[in-house]
Formats: sequence, C-alpha cells, structure tokens
Amino acid sequence: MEAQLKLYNTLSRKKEVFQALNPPFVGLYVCGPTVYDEVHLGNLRQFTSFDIVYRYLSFLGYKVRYVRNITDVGHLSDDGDEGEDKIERKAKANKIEPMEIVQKYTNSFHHVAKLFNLIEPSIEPSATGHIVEQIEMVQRIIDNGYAYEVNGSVYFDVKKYLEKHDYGQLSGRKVEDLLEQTRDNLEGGDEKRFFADFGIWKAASPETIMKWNSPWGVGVPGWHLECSVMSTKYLGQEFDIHGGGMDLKFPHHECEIAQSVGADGKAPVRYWMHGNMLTVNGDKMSKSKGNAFLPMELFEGKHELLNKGFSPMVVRFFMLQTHYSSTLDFSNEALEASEKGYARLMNAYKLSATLPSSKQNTEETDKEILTLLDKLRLEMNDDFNTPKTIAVLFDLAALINKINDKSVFVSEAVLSKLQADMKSFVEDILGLHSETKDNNLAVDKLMELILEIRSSARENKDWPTSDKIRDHLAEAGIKIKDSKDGASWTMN
RNA sequence: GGUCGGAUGGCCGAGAGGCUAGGCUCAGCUCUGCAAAAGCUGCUACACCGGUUCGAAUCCGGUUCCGACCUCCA
Repeated sequence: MEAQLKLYNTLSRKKEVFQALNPPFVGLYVCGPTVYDEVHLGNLRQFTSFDIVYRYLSFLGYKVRYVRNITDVGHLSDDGDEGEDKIERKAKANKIEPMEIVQKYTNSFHHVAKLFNLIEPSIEPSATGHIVEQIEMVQRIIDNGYAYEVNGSVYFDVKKYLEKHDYGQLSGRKVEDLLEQTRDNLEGGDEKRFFADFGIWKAASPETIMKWNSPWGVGVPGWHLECSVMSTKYLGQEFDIHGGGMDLKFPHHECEIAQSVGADGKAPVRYWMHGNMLTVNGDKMSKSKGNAFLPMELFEGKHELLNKGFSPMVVRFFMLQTHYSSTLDFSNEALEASEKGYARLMNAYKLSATLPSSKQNTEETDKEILTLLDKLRLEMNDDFNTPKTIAVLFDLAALINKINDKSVFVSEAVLSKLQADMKSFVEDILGLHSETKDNNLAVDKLMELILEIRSSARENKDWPTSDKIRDHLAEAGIKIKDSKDGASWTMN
C-alpha cells in the first residue's frame, strides 16, 4: 500500500495514483438527483460515497470545488429520446407547475441530505438555470460538425464523431456493435440518422409547459447536456473527478464525453468514479418488485420489509461498511448488526476523549496505536476503503476500552494523537456523529443527583430502589452503565 | 445476444499467490447483588470442475448462478 491516494478510474479500469490537475485545487462533479420524486435510497448511497471522496480530499489538504447538480428539466421518463419529461409528467398529473414539483423534491432532498450529514456541495447548479449555456454548447457542437438539426431538434452525430474519436471507451462498448445496430434502425423513419445518435436539444410540443426559445425553435435541452455544460462552466473544460452511479456509465457519461469533445475538443474528465447499486434481501431494489423503500421510510421503519426504523447515522455507517464499488444489500439483520457495531464504535470514540495517560508501561500500546493510526490513512488512500478503515477503528476501539479499563497504558503524546485522529476519521472523514440528544446543564445536574441517590442505595444494598431507578430511566431512553468507578449514563 | 462486474464462514462484508480482516450472532469465562457495559477465549470460510505453482480464496481455462447497462423478442 502506498502513502499516496489511489483511486479506481473507470476509464482505465485500474487503480491510479491521484494527481490533481491544478493542486491544491480539485474539481469534483457528481450527478445529482432528478427532482421529480423523493430521493431514492440508491441515490443517497452514491451521494454518500462521493461525500466521503470530498471529505477525504479535504482532509488531505486539497481545496475541493464540489459541484452536484439538480436535474429539473430534460430527463425523460422512458429511456431513449422519446417519452415525456419526468417532472412535467408529474406536474400534469397533480395539476401544478413543474417548478412546484422541482421545489418540493429539492427541499425534501436537502432535508434528507442534512439528516445523512452530507456536506453541501460548493455549487448546486440546476439545468433550468443554465439554458443559455446549454444552447451555446449545442451551437458549438453544430459548428464543429458533430450535430445536425431535424424539425427543431438537434442530435449528436455519433457516426461523425467516430471518424475521429472513440465512442464507448468508458463503458467498454465496441464501435462495431453499435454499427451493427445501424442497418436495422436506419429504416425506422426516425429523425435520427443513426441509432446511437442522441438528442441534445428537443423540439417542444405546444402542450409542453417548460420550454425555451432557441436558434432551432422552441424546445428543451437533452438530459445528457446539462452535466457537460455545468461541469465545464464551473470546473473548466478539463477537471479532476466525475462521479455517479454505475447505471449512468452508459449512455449518460459516455454522451458527456462525446459532447465535451464535440464542443471543445477535450476529454473533460481525468478520473471517472462509479458507485455500485443497491439490493434488498439479495434482489435488485426496484419499484416494480415492491422492495424499494425511501430514506425516510427506512429512518422511521415504515415499510413492510422493515422490522424497525434505523437512524440516519446507523444507515450511513452501514453503507460505509461496504466499499462504494460493491453492491450493497439491505436486510433487517445486516442493519441490526450495524446498529450494534455503530453504538460500540461511537461509545469507544466518546470514551477516547476522557482516557487517562500514563508515564510508564506505555511502549507497547503506544506502538500499537501509532501503527493503527497510520493504517487508517493507508486504507483511505486505497481507493477510499471505508470498510477497512472502519475495521481499523474497531481495533482502536478495543484498545481504547482496554486503556479505559486500565489493563494497558498509553503515553500522553500518543493519546493526544489518538484523540485527534479519532475525531478526524470518525467525524470529519466518515461523517459520523453522535446521535444522542444534546444534553443541557439541568439534565446533567439532575442525573448527577439521581445517580448519587442510586449509589447510596446500592451501598445499603437497597436493590429495589437501585433497580427501580435504572429501569425507569431505561424507559425514558436513559441507559445506566455501572463500572468499578461508579455509574455513567447515556441518552438516545 | 453483447459489454462489464460479482459468487467468501450462521448473517453482513474486506482482502486479492504464503501472513488472524472487521462487525453482528452463538457458546464459555472475568467483572457484577442482578442486568447492562467492558474485557478474554472459542467458532478458519472463500460457487463448481480442471490447470499453473513448492504453495491459490487470490493467477489461467471452462461450467453454473446473480447483478448493472445495452439489445432483441413478446
């Protein structure tokens, strides 16, 4: 393992050492949600994966400009270039403005993002806010000969593009395969000249609500275009990292590359990162299978597949126990296991702040801790390996507990490094925070008093009183832990 | 049908030629009035069939199954 950050680049299908284009700056673009409905749990996982990327790059000292868009127009309900705009369809069904739909689900997305402790992007641009730029990009593509207009729509000319460039290198698609489809599809009478061509500007029908004037008539931008436009505008023609779900590799990301090359002659992205999908009890999560639940349903336990609710931080922790590039399976059992593990880890984390240091017998433990702290960095450097990082944190948790039990000892210098790193990795990098309610002074005083009464009851072996206090507090969500040094308490 | 990825212990999940991943569960023990918490100990797995190698969960070939995207058919 290296001391340098390595990440898996979909483009080369290899782990590569990360080298920023213009250090210390890093440009990070992530495909955001289409706000026609509540954010999907699978979406949330992608955002969490890239939240980690953002957090870790920042930890390493990079100044990251993180752009995550909001798709509020142009994403069609059926794959391909036919079909209706997802947002517009929903708006018509509810007899409200498309922008009301956009606002509603944008708000709801932000709410969930906050619960999930996702860091807000530096810029969150929307497609409708960049119509002018999209029209300009379409024009540049036409000017360069890579697009043609038919009946007010503009299509990207893949065949033309293939003469000089590679189309399909990101997703591993072969040009010949695409060409083979051509013969059948050319007969179709489609506006497109070639099966693989894709719309970058679509003529709008009179009924369409959201539409704009353009040199080619009234229309709407194609879905793939917005990401090219907004990443170029805010991160430049070439930037560092572009992320998104696996399912976006083709055609979405492939089209982005073609558009940027077509418009500006440059491949836009140095490192492409793709997160994997979600399954439920081993099945693909999908609405048609009835096994898709929403983030809020998961938090509240309001779904028939869920035995109970799981707090946002538990779900976040659960997600991070799987590498972003692997499929992640949701099940009650797995979630419950994570819930317990999470509590244990956070407990140790809290404990780490109050550990005693020692002046002797610290050598072995010091060394062990230092090794583990180094390992935290090595694991994160290895393509953001959060599961391994968490495994190391558990090793540290075991040591923290031992130090607390005074079975091993740590020097002051190593202890303060341990405390600093625990904070960095648990809170800043993994983005986990304690979910216990903020205590106020009155509650603290109250608990101090109650525990004092209980303690004297216990000295008198008045077990009924002692247990009554413990049980009643437990009902109120306050847990008492007895130890040799007296009792402590936690509240959820 | 095409492209890509995957199959790991009771469950979840890392790893990727020799070295205990980790979490949860379960059992036993220590501590304890009881419980909880914490600690200790135990539970040795890599879909199947071949091959390469001193040595393979890890490499190669094949088989089966699963997933994503694309396509075809209906």
